[in-house]
This record gives sequence, C-alpha cells and structure tokens, in this order.
Amino acid sequence: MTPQAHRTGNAPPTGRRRGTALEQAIFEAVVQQLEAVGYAGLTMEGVAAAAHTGKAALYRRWPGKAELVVDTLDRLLPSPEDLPDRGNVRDELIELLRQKAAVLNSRVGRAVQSLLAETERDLPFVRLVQERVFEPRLNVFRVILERGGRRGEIRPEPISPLVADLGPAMLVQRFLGDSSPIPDDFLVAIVDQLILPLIKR
Amino acid sequence: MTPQAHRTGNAPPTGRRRGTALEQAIFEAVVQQLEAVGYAGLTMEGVAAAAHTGKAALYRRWPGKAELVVDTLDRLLPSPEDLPDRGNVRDELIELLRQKAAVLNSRVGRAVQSLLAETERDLPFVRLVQERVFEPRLNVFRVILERGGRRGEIRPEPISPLVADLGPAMLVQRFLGDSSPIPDDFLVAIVDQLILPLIKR
DNA sequence: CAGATAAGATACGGTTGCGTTCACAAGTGG
DNA sequence: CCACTTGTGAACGCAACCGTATCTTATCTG
Repeated sequence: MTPQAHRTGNAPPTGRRRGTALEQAIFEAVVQQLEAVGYAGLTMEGVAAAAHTGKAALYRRWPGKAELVVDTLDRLLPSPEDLPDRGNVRDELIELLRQKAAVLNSRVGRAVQSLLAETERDLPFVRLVQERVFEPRLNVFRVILERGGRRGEIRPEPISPLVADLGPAMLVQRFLGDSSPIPDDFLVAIVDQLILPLIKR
Repeated sequence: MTPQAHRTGNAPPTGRRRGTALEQAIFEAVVQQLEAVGYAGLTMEGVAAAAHTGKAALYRRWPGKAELVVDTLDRLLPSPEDLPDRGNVRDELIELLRQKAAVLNSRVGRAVQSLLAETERDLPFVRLVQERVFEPRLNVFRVILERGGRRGEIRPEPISPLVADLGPAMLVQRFLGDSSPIPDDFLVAIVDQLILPLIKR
C-alpha cells in the first residue's frame, strides 16, 4: 500500500549532524515527503530515511508524525508580513496577492496541499495551514481599504466583506486546479478585473 | 498506522445481496470510508468490512482501490444539469451556485475532500472530481450571460472570464475552511455583492 | 428440482510501518 | 584525557493490509 520512501537525491551527509543541523535536514525531509507521498503517506521511517538519520533521533524529539509536521510547518511557513504603503490601492492589493501566491507557489505551499484532506481530523496543523496558507488576511485588506479611503481612491460606501475573500479564493482555486505555479499576471488580472471594479470610485 | 476500519453502524444484511444491490452497498461503504479515513486511508479490507461483504466480491469487480473509487464517484456524483431560463440573470446565477453548493454540501462532496490531496498523482479520478465538484461550469455561465445580454440586463462590453470563476472559487474556499454546510445566503451574497456588480448594466 | 453462479467467510504468504530498544561511536566541553 | 550527550544502524514483536485461493452455500433461473 504505502509507496516506497523517496530519497532526497542528496548524498548522505559526511559526518554526523547534531542539534539544529540535523533538525533542518529533518524538516527538509518532511517537506520532501509531503510532496512525494502526502501527509497520509508520510511515515516516520520515510522521513528518517530521507533525512539519512535514524528513527530514534525523530522519536527523541517528536512523539509522532503529527507533531513533527506541525513543527516543520511552523518553522518553514513564512510569517505574515506587514504591507508597506505603496501610495495606491492597486499596487497594495497586487502586493498582498503576490505574498499569498508566493506561499502557494513555494515548495512548502505545494507540500501542504495534501493537508487539505485532513481538515476534519482535529490535527494540530489544520489551523496553522489555514491561517498561514489559505485564508485571506482580512486585517491587511482592511488597512489597504482605509488608506485608499483616505486617498479618495475608493468608494465612500461600505464595501462587502466578501471582497476581501475574493482574491485569495481565486488563487486557491487556481492552486488546486493546476499544479504549475500561479503566474503573476493572473493575480494582476484578479486585482484589475475583479477587485478594483468593485471598490474603485 | 491505518486507523481501525469504521463500521457503517448498520446491521449486517439479512441474507445475501447480489449484483446491483451489493454494488450499492459497496459504493455507500466507499463514501463512508472516504469520509472516515480519506482516500489514502481507504483500504479494500475496510470497504469490504463496511459493506459487510468479502474482499473477493470487490476484486471480482475492480482490480484495485483507484478503480473502485472512480466507479463510486462516477455513480454517485450528480451529472451536470441544464439550467432552465428563469427570466433574469440574478436568479440564474443563484441557481447555478446552488447546484454547485449542493454538490459540495453532499456527503459525497465532503467525502471527496480527501481526494484533493491526490491531485498531483495522475489517478484516474482526479479529472472526474475536478469537473464534477470543483470546477466552474463555464459553458453554463456563458449561456446565462448570453440570455442576460439579450434581455438587456448586463453590460454590452466584454466581461472578464475571471468572473465565471469567482462564484465557484468563493464556494470552494468556504468549503475548505469550514466543515459546516455552505448556507444559502452565502451564495446569494456572492451573486448580489460580487458577481452582479461586475456584470450589471 | 437441478444446475450454475457468485456471495460470504476464512486462510495464506508476503510486505510495510509502528514504536521501542540496544550497542556502538561521533562529537562536545571541561 | 574523560564523561556525557546524542546520533546511527539495526533488530524486534506486533498489527494491518495486499492479493490470491479455497470452501461452503445462498440465490436465481430454466
């Protein structure tokens, strides 16, 4: 049933790695295994083999696979960044979607696709993945709208909260339907053809 | 590793089922197993146990799990329906999104969430799930726009193709982020607050 | 009723992964 | 140098599942 564990393709290390160096190799192996066999197919043995280490080194640090994956994701997923004021709403929205697309386009982003399947299983990484990868950043969107309002760029009337969901929803759907990276002009088109017409003065 | 196979909760059948009756029970068991343990966790033994039958009955019909799942999905996922002319664009768009939400809200729809993890694995059900469950129905959207154009309801200038993706993208994101059923007023809001402002005269 | 078919139950040999344990030894710091 | 920590490789008993095979027998049809 379980496919053969995939090797990283890297040669085994010369000499022993200790502490954080070993942990980095393990995290890298987790990502590689998530990509190759998904969360369900990921095994401690497979991660250990891909990291060229022993299971005991894994179990010394993590009680099981879910905790290992949580720690890996927490370490490797980018934290949300503040968005600099770029002087106009369009550029800020494009930047916001670029940040999201960059996460989705990353190896880690692609690796977490398999975690979508686990959403109902009360595993500790579910919330983390939703927040860091898939959910819209409503607070940043709100800041962009406030700045745009101050600059007189957007309509004075209230804007539907659904507009904040729109861009990320389109990116996620693209992500799920097509495994090639999300092109930049796609997200620019989302801003220009969908979001701006809904909010611009 | 693999969790214990879950029973359907139904009592074993009285007497033997043959032919299509047995197949129905097997399909039902597949859905139940997809919900309970996902695609990766689904086993022929688990399905056989949940359907109160023997593995040999499964292997007599299907060479393996992927074929079994394809057949189940093909049988249980609703085929696309034509959309009747409801006299105005708004009602037609709402109906279109209602059909999609109905699929996503169904047990089968929820059961296929685990298949999202498999999208990169060239399994035969991938296309089927994308088309039947997740993808926008562009041809129907186009028909709605044409009718609306004829009625003078929508703008004469070309409408961005991204607008067709918008509704389904919002539904899918809702589906992924929240396991409760998609409420009807959510999809009505998508039409009223996002799609119509983008297309209406 | 007899015959044919296929369902249900079980067994089998093989594979894989779990979590634990152990022996040896590389690496580090005093 | 020595003591300690931790990494490496391998072994272990167990559980689960695969795909196949076999036997019994329920069900259906003519």
